[in-house]
Amino acid sequence: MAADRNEAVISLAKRRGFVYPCGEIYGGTRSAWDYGPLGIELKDNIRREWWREMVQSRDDIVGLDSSVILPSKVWEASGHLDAFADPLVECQSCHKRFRQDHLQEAYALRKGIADPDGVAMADIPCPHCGTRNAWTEPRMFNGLLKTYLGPVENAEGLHYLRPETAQGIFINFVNVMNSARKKPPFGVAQVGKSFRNEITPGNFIFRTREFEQMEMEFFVEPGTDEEWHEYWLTKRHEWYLHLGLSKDNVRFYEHPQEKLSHYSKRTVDLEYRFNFGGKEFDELEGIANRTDFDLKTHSKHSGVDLTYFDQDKGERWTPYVIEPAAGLTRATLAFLLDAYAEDEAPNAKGGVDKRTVLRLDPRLAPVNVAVLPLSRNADLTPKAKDLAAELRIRWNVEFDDAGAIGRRYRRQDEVGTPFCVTVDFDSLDDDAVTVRERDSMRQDRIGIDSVNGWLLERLADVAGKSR
RNA sequence: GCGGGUGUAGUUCAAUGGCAGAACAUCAGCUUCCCAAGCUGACAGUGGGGGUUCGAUUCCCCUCACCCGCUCCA
Repeated sequence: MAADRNEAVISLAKRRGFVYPCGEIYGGTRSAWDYGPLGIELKDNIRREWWREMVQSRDDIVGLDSSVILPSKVWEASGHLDAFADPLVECQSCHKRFRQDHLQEAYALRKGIADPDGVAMADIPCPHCGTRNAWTEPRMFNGLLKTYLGPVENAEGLHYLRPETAQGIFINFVNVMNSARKKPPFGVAQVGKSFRNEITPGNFIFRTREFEQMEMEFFVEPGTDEEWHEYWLTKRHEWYLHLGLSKDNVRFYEHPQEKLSHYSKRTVDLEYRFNFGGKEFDELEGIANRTDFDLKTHSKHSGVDLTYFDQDKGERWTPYVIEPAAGLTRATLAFLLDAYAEDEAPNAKGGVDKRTVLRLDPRLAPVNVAVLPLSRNADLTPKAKDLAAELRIRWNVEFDDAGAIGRRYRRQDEVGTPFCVTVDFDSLDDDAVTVRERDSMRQDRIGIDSVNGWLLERLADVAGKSR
């Protein structure tokens, strides 16, 4: 059932212009997807809601847009050049893959050997099938995407595309703190593309090599970090629920201590019930306590002081960082999946039809309102077009006069348009129109001049209810 | 990257070693049309390359992509 839902949504995504396979006319590119006219609207709405929540509605967080390509030294300092480059070996008998250093460490530990690096691979049996001497030569898998700046492809030109947006924030820590006149606790937020050479991309837009992140680094005084971590866990959880993800489909996942990233003291994920394959939940957002790792390492590598001078205490300290790191593209998928529903709705013949509907929060819906003349007509069409033009000043409007009115309602339901306005023959005389709501299918008759105000009220209702 | 599966109009599915069909969707037209109505018409496909064959969408090889498993972690 869940797999059916996923397939239905992927099919809908392409059919209605949310997401297309990248480079389709040339056979496609592995795990790369393009966002169509409705997809970009949805994604952008999610981005805007995040930015509003994290930046514009607060006085302790500011925004930043740093470069995708940063000096290579940044990635040396951050540890990504080491952490993202793993030597992998494969057992030629059972075709399982392992990290060479993990195998050596485990073996050294069992045998009481002091130096894991000295362990010969030939001595280690495959943990999966027990075969010895079936290892391939180790190959380096570097998770960073390379590119060369300048006309010559040489070592000096070698640069990396960022695997996370966070580092752009850390290296601008002092710039932002001084120019925005902020002091801890304060945060810096950034939305943008990141790139990882994933070994196993896939699951539609869930894991792609090029993806979009919404990250915020919140700088706090050491000792208050655990409290702030809890604060952001709650905050971020609520955000998803307020924007419509159903409570049952979102959960927390605490990372076991031994599996934490190289920079993290504690990480808790927000997971969504994506239902890929046999796995129910997958990561939506990671909320990490990065400690003072990043500022300290950049300070050490650059030689620049990245501490904060605390006037009250008369001392310098390096802030701890709480990082809610969300995947924008993942959120887009989660909201799509969660909104998808198949209803039963009455049809014109007195029977019941299946209705496909995206119950997207009106703030996220790609189209705010559809304007529909009851039929194509020399009088109705211009009147409806005028109304559409007027509403476009504030709203994202779709005008549709093709086909029967019921069909057009269903078309809008399928892409999550929350409101439809129908201009009919009576409108020509009384200047009133029918407004129709997606979820309730309720219809009301209101004056054509009050449509804009009516929409504002409905949106305010939604925003109010979710707070 | 490795193993398994899949690949036919926009979508969901048929069929065949000998002219590739349907439904839905889309577009145009008719219809004073309020929840996928009807009628008429149109657009549109065997992922790409090579081989076997008189002839390949069908059989074989390669490649590309998707799905499912392995290390990932937004």
